[in-house]
Amino acid sequence: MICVEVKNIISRQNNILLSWSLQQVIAAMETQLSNGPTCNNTSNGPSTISNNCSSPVESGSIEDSKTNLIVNYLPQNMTQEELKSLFGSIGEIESCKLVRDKITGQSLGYGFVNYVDPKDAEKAINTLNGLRLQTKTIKVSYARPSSASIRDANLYVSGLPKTMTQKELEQLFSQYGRIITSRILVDQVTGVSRGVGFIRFDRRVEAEEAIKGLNCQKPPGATEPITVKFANNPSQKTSQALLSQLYQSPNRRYPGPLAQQAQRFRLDNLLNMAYGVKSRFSPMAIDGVTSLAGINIPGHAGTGWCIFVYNLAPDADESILWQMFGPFGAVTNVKVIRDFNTNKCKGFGFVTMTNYDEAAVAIASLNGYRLGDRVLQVSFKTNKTHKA
DNA sequence: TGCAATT
Repeated sequence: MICVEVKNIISRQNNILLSWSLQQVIAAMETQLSNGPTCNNTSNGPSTISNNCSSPVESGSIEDSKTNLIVNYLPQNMTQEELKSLFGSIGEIESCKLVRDKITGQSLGYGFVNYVDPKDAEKAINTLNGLRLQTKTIKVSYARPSSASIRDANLYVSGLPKTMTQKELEQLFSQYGRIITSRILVDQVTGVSRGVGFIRFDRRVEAEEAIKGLNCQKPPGATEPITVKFANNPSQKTSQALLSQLYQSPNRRYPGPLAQQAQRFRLDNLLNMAYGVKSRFSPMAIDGVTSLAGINIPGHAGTGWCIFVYNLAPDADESILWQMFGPFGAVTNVKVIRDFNTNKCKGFGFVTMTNYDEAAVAIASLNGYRLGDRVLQVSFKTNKTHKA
């Protein structure tokens, strides 16, 4: 009964939350339609980890691999199984590998997905490139064949004029070779350039030539010379840095935008009112309160929090669930329930999220969301065993 | 108003 109260309270909050949820989803769609990824670590992230903005291996558009994809800018805590689950929603996967640090086992934030069918690889690029997952916008592109000549071709550039754009940076470096990716880091709060950027060339020799030609040189119109050197390779971090990274609790959540934090507190208060406990978003805090023994915790399945999504269209697929819920936090599984014979969606599906607070925000934000011509109903999964 | 399980 208390569960129902929570549900109702959250539903009432929905009017307030809706505009924000629309922003989230629209943002997801926009990034999907536009260019590549952005460096989107939040300012709260540990600085050692925020370095991996520049670290992922990039890929070119060479057409020699039609099935093998490289996926960059994955959330730090995403596992290989989650990667496989996400990309498996497109088609049959031949192999899937999340690249991890050899010593610490920490994800390096990128991986490879090899499909059986080239058509699925193409579809994955079209539907998953630019997908927002937590604080990241993933990049999906064809993987270049692995070879020594494309390794260590990433340059770190500092001392750039604050007014220099990414396009101008590329213009400056393009005379030395084919640029795979470029980026200028910006202040997380003001959006102003930090005067630091990265250029990844197709081949190492091109990067070497760029260093010779541009290090300690003044770009046209600049008053100060720039520094151009090879970027740090994440797998070559000192053991000290690796250890300190391990001590930053690996499962730490990175708080999202301010709006999201505001929602967290609001929801936390709702939970306090309903349960009479201070949860601090922790499922354990709820489970651990003996006075609440016997109360069903909605949606809690041990491995995460199961969310029921109702009123999906017959042609709904897993990718839409990833797109909708991914921006709210760690999603470990999505499932569209289909009729065995027709293979059409039966109108509902499930999403499993690791953390209670993120699941609660996702529910509060997406319940009542209009998808196409349908209004979704989103809640924690209950234990219903038969139709009413 | 609808809560899976050919994993």
